[in-house]
Amino acid sequence: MAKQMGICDTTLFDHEKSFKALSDQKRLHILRILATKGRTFVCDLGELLGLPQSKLSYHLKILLDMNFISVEKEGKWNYYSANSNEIKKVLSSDLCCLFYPE
Amino acid sequence: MAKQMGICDTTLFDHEKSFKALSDQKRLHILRILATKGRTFVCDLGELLGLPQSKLSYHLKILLDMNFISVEKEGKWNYYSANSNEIKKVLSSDLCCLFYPE
DNA sequence: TACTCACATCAATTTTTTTTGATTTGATGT
DNA sequence: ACATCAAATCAAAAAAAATTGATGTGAGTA
Repeated sequence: MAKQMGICDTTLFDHEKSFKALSDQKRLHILRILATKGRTFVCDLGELLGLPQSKLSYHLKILLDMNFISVEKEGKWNYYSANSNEIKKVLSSDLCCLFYPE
Repeated sequence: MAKQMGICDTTLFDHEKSFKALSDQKRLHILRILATKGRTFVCDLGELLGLPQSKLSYHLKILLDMNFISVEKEGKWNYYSANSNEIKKVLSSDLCCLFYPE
């Protein structure tokens, strides 16, 4: 059931998805931690945020799908980092302070 | 039932709201039309978008609340325009092409 | 093999957002 | 006052997203 859309609307749909990924405090917080601390072990992330495992997984997946973050798997551990390039494509430089407070 | 939040989280909450306002194709389309055409009469907007009155009203309110657009009332007609300053505060310059295609 | 640990995924529920159609408000004209 | 049009608002329904707790998977380890 593809919605009717022209060329422009296709890109609007993509942007809708980007903004949706960003429209949640927990996910913004995740991005900020990753941008600030760099490569981070998932469990550390969970503790910092006070999120249970399955909830964290859910939100990480949303950010992953939009390519705002990436994973590296080492053995049974996962390390996440922010894709600052992708983030910068979307956000104004002013909003960078959101991810690099101080 | 205020959620527990520190100073930083308050601003994250504000940004969550901004991004939420932007995370919808129809609203992005509204912004694009307003940014491209300038001050626009609501009914014209409705026709361009193919949105019924009450749905349009709903989405305009969300953009208004976040200050991405503003209204001027003249008699019984309403004219809307984009607040490009507010938009630029949030979006990267790359994303401006989203609102000024061509 | 069997037992953990780290993590993803799933299904059921709850919460939030959006849509719909009807009603209300407010300005204008008769 | 009454009718009309522009537009906001409301309440109910539908749709989408988030939460929860349980289960599954896959890598290490005993």
